[in-house]
Amino acid sequence: MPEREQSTLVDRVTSKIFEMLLSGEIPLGGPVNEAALAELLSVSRGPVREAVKQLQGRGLVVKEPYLKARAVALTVPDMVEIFQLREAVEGMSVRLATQRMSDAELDDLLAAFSDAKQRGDGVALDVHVRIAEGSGNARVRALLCDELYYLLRLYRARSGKAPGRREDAFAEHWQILRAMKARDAELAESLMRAHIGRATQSLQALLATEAPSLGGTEERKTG
Amino acid sequence: MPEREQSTLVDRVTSKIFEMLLSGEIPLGGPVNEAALAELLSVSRGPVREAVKQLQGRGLVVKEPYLKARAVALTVPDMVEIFQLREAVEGMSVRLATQRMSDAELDDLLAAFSDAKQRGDGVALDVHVRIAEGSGNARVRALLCDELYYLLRLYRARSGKAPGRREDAFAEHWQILRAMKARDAELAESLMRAHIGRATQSLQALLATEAPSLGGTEERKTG
DNA sequence: GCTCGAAAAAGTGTCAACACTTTTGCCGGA
DNA sequence: TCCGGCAAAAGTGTTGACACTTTTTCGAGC
Repeated sequence: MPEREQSTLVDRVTSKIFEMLLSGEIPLGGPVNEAALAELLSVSRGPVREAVKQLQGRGLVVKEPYLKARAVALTVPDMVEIFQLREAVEGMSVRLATQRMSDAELDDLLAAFSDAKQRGDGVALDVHVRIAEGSGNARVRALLCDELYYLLRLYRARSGKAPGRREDAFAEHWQILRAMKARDAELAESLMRAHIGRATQSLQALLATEAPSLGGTEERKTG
Repeated sequence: MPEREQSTLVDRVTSKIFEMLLSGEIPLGGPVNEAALAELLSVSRGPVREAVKQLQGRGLVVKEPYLKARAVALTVPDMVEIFQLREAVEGMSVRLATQRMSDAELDDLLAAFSDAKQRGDGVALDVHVRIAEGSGNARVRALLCDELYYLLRLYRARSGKAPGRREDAFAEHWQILRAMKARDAELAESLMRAHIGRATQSLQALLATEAPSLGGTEERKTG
């Protein structure tokens, strides 16, 4: 055990399993075996059990009593549900942030966004994170940052990025930030909901054209 | 433990601890001692540990590594945060339900509401639950029913009910249901948000008049 | 050859003991 | 009397073994 960044074993195990989900080492929809993970990570089954339970709480793992736990399938319909929820919550997030962030905080956010834009950096999620933090509502922030964004990252890591609306997203973010700067909470909320609503629609379009299930979800024997 | 055997011990322990929170046996903001609970419930510490972790996931318990776990404080500002989140999510919930529930389901809901209204029954939450179920969005339903409503029940059980707006709430629910029946999703969402927004405002009014902390949150030795 | 059922295997659920961390309380020194 | 540090106590974190449930496998009967 070289480093002790996170204080407790469970946290490290949780992070490790999440990385395994991101990387595909555990396939989407595939089984999550406590004993195997315990041996792989050289820990007992207890911490693994708690880590899995925690991931279950975050919606990354589903399980029923005595049945094998499985990684979330993350089908396109799942993502549509997540985006509908995001639309509502992020709308409220930006509304509150518009009312509660100080001018200094807003300027800082604007500046960071401009920099990132010029570097061509992929900061989409970071803008959303900072708005959530600026909302002053810990539950909204936790829901977005600690739950939904994990699922988003997982989906993006697995499905070859979102539909490539990279430049559109920049423009939309810029509009939202301007509305915040103008202290127009209604407008900021509308813009945010439209922003996410568009992503939802492209997901639903995908759903119409593509096969219903997303790659790599087969059950796979390890032996 | 008179009734039901839920399949696994952890579930029973979780329910039991939740009841203890509702009843006040564990005071709000008070310590949640694994060993003591284990002995009280005649189980080992393992299941208690997992149950606490689950409640932590639901936001009913907060804990940091190696520090005593504590029941959520549920101050008025906490409830304001929860209501702001509810405003957003229930708005989306009723919007989706208006689009997706069948005529038969809507009629059934209307009828059940009329009956309950005549019985003078306190069915406020039930209406919200059925709308969430009708939204067809499992994540929205889970967030509202499995997380936020638990906190609401806990708050109501502890703070001498919500401000007595019983009749107002009936009228507002009726309006919402009518909008749903008319398939006016925009209107239904607006009404729902206003409905919850009013509750938020009375909470904030409470916050202005009352002492900042809510009764019974003292640390208390059990000996 | 196919089906049904029992035994074995795999995997999850539970337990009691041990290790580590934090807190509490006591004692000596200034 | 007050402060700092050491030691005991309390409480959480971790472990390996055992119990229960589900799934798979294999063989008998049809």
